[in-house]
Amino acid sequence: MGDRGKKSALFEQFALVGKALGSGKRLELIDLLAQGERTVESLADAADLGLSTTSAHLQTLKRAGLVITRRERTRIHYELAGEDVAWLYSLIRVVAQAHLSEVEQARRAYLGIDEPGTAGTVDERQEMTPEDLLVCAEAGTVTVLDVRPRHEYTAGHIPGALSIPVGELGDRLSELAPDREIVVYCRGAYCVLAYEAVGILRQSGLRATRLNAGMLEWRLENLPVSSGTAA
Amino acid sequence: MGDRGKKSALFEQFALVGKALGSGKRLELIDLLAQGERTVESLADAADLGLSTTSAHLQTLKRAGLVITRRERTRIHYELAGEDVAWLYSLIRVVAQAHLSEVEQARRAYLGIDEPGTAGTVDERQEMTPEDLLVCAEAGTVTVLDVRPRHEYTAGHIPGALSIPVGELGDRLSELAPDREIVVYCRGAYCVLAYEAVGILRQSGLRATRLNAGMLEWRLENLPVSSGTAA
DNA sequence: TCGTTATTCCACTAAACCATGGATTACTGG
DNA sequence: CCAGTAATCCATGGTTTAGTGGAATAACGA
Repeated sequence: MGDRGKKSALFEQFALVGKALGSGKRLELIDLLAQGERTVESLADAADLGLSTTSAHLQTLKRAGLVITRRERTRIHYELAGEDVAWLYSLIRVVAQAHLSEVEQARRAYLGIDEPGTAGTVDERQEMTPEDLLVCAEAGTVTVLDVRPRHEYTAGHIPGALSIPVGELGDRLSELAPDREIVVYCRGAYCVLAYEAVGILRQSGLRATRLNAGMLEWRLENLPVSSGTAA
Repeated sequence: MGDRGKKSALFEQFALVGKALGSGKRLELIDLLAQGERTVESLADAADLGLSTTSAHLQTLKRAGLVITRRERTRIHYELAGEDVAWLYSLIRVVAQAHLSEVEQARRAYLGIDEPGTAGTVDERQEMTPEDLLVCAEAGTVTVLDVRPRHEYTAGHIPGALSIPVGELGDRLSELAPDREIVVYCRGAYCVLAYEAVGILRQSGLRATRLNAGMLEWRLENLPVSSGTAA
């Protein structure tokens, strides 16, 4: 094997990581794992995939070194292999957004932005930044609301945030102080949950704003994170 | 199309970028493009690929938004779409290196590190960092040597560096002051050229060190870059 | 207008990949 | 040791991708 062959072998190794990132479904799995570890079945459910398919995708990610596993009783928990993987995932989205106009279209379509006649459409220019939030939280003038599924909240959330998964939000409006501004966040830049939640809250006459970042971005910025069920 | 379909559509867009990075040959092309723009034929030559194949790969990169094209007379010049693409490329290598042990093996095999009995094997612990170099260059105590092909040097190099492509190095040793330390650099962390050059120089009794970074890393650190033929 | 040159497009083959369902393995708890 | 559960492995069929050589374009220069 000459130089050429050795060079190809090296680059083929790098390509293994690229290949792992080259499937929408696998990226969805990474997106979920960025919120915290999960079992295979739970991932299959959340990503709307068959069990065998999910397992196969996870194997691919594992061979690429992007995830690691941990056994607990009968279940196997998958987890991102490190913060660098989250950075990589984040960067791929940034690059796609920057250079592919179709991404912006797909984003708007998915998040329900600018759909004519939809009450509760969100004006993105009015969103709050993490810096703003840290100031407000200091002053205690806002309620911070985490609308992700319970276990993702438990795995890590913004200190002081209240946990109400979107599905339960309609029934639990009474838990929110009606006079306070509510700042809602979810998984990340391309997650629907906060958009949905802001829609519901505004239709109920509450003042709600979306945080311009989700747990993914929050963590990557090294901002403070609490875990466990204590608010 | 429901939410699910829209979500898949969005992630499939992100995956387009991943797919583009999922081929060793395409990564080699990106590696070359990170040194500056090039024509299709020149890329085909350098990457040891057929012309049609190269063109097809470049189309894939273009559809993913990673490269842009510029026409000049009869040639088409390809170029990375932005610095974010170089970052993405760099990060994929960092992640692969961090989590896949096979990468280290392939790297050593390709760069010829630790091969028993090879004279001129490089000790990586003795390499110079960019910070070191900036200090030495200030003091004028070292010769900085760029061993990449001429046109890559022209497209951008470390200020004050001398250009001698590895192929010509054996014949041009006389141009180097024999009493000065020579610091050699090339494309980046996984490029052979500097390793080869250090070997040649040491065998000729000169004091040579490899710079612990190539043009790729140098640029990403926003360190100063000169272009054109003036040294 | 007519070659020339650089690149892309096309048709085709071989290989790799994705999803799926059923069989198999690995561990747990009685 | 046996039953039960969670995950992986395997065989399959349908789709996409990589490489190749030859035809088609597009811009230039006489």
